[in-house]
Amino acid sequence: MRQSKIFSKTTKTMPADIKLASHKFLYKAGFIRESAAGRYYFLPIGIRVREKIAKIVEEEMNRAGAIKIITPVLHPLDLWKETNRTQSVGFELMIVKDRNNSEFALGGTAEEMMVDLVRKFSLSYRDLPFNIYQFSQKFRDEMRARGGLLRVREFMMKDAYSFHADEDDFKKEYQNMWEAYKNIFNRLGLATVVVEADNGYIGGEYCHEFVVESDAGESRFLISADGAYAAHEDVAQFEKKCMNLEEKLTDLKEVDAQRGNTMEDGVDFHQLPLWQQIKDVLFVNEKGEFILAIIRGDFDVNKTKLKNLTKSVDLRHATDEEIRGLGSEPGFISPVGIDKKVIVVADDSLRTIKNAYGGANKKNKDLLNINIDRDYQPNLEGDIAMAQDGFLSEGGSRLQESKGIEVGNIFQLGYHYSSKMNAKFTDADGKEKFYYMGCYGIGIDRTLATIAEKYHDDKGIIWPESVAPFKIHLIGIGNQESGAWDKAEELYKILEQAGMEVLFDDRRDITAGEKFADADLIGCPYRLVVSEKTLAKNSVEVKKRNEDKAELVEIGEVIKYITHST
RNA sequence: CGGGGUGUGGCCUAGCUGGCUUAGGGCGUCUGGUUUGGGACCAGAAGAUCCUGGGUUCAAAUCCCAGCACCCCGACCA
Repeated sequence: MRQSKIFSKTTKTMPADIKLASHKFLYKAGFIRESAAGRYYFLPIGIRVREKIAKIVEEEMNRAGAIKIITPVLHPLDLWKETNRTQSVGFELMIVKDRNNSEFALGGTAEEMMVDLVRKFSLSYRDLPFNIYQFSQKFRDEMRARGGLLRVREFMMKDAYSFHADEDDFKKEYQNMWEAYKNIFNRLGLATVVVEADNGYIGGEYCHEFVVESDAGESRFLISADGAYAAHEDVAQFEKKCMNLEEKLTDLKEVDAQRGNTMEDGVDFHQLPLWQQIKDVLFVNEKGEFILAIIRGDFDVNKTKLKNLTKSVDLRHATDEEIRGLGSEPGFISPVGIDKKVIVVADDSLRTIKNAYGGANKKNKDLLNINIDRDYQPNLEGDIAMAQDGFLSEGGSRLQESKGIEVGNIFQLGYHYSSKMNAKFTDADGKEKFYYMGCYGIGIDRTLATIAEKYHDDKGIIWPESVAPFKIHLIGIGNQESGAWDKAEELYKILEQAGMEVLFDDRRDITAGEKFADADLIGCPYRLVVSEKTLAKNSVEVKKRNEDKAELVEIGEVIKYITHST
């Protein structure tokens, strides 16, 4: 392709609010332009990269046995009502009406559509399993778009949905997709960490995220030093050591406590360890019920775990007024003697301590020697603790906190959708059963940005060859008399005929420096320069984008040289 | 949605204690010329509802109100 004919151009300046390297270079090099917040145009070189990524994903999905289809962008809203997701999805559904006033959701994920499609057929166990997938533009009215292509409101996603007769069969596919994803990201040049994560609004019981470590990412996860365990902070588990279980239970005692409202104030006042204090956090769920989360003082409450344990859709912190309304006091909340309508949820860490201390539901009064079962009885008990950097994993290895970009994930859905949508197949025993399902997504645009985030220097992007917009950036410099133009034209034709993807900078009124700067910015793997200098030796300068050295290669040998060095 | 901030040619911005603005500069664009190994130079030109609407005033880019858009921080995700 001729650079003089390409629509879009590089720029030296950029909007002041661009922060991330990927965003900056994708903008400056002319891969993308923003339309409205979180909605992007893909320009000629941008769409080339996106299509290459999509092609790799498609090849690997096909190789894994999945089958490509396409669903409409507009999803009948009734389907979303069947699964009760018109309210509960994490992103705002965008709804449009047609001329008959029928409502449709702009597709943000396609579980309902796929299940609806499948239930239109009378399938039996003989037809199972299968995995159907699509590439489509997804619409999510995110509360806040950010980071260029990292978090947008409209994006290309590959989403796959598998249907099985039972859980065992599903597990094979889950593993199969896991492997396929590993292959995909390897081919894209991305090293991924597979972390356990929360299913969120998608539903189901477990899932794994494929995360590329990066400071630009929004996913916080913990990984054990031995690499055996990796989990998103929402679900990460860790070892809660027993602290003082050998102690004898002593009598509950109320004491005056002229202290501030923080945990540290409690430690300072009583001169007791932080871990022996009980941390009390009062939440309100979507039904207006009060949920008191209690946990060992040296741990924090994990809202996601709490949500899952209490089966809440939404949790918010209670206000000071609400706390007082329950007859308690901010900073002095206690499970002991709390209003009966409060659901008390205890972290299992409270089983690792005895004779704990904490508030007494009265201002400046504390309780000493609080013991579970004896002094208070939680309504629910389980793991609601947030793992932190430095904690030990269950295997005894130290956990490290890390940040990354979630480029894909795989979900167990189980019967979540099939049961709600009454989607059944006929099993070998002649009985109708619900499909057991899984789903698997990859954000193509986010993956593109992630590659740019990982592969760049201070001059521009350094695309891995598998996704580069062009393999070769051919540059002609010099004046007409030098003969460089003619030679560059000639070489361009030769390379194209050899089937190479070439971006030919044929612009004649641009200085050499600008062409080099553009080549670095766009980031094709090979840069070829034809100039008076190289012509004197009947050769071409070849430089790899990821190396500093340039070599002179005889013109006749160029194709061989590039093919061999790949 | 809560908190904070910003809106001036395509981009970066000056002006913002009201009048000196016919809104200034740099980048980019166009024309002519000189240049061609790291965003070159000279000369000229075009390009602006100063976010929108209302108000205050003799006078508003500038002050006030409302709306909209965008950005940053939080809750959400591919």
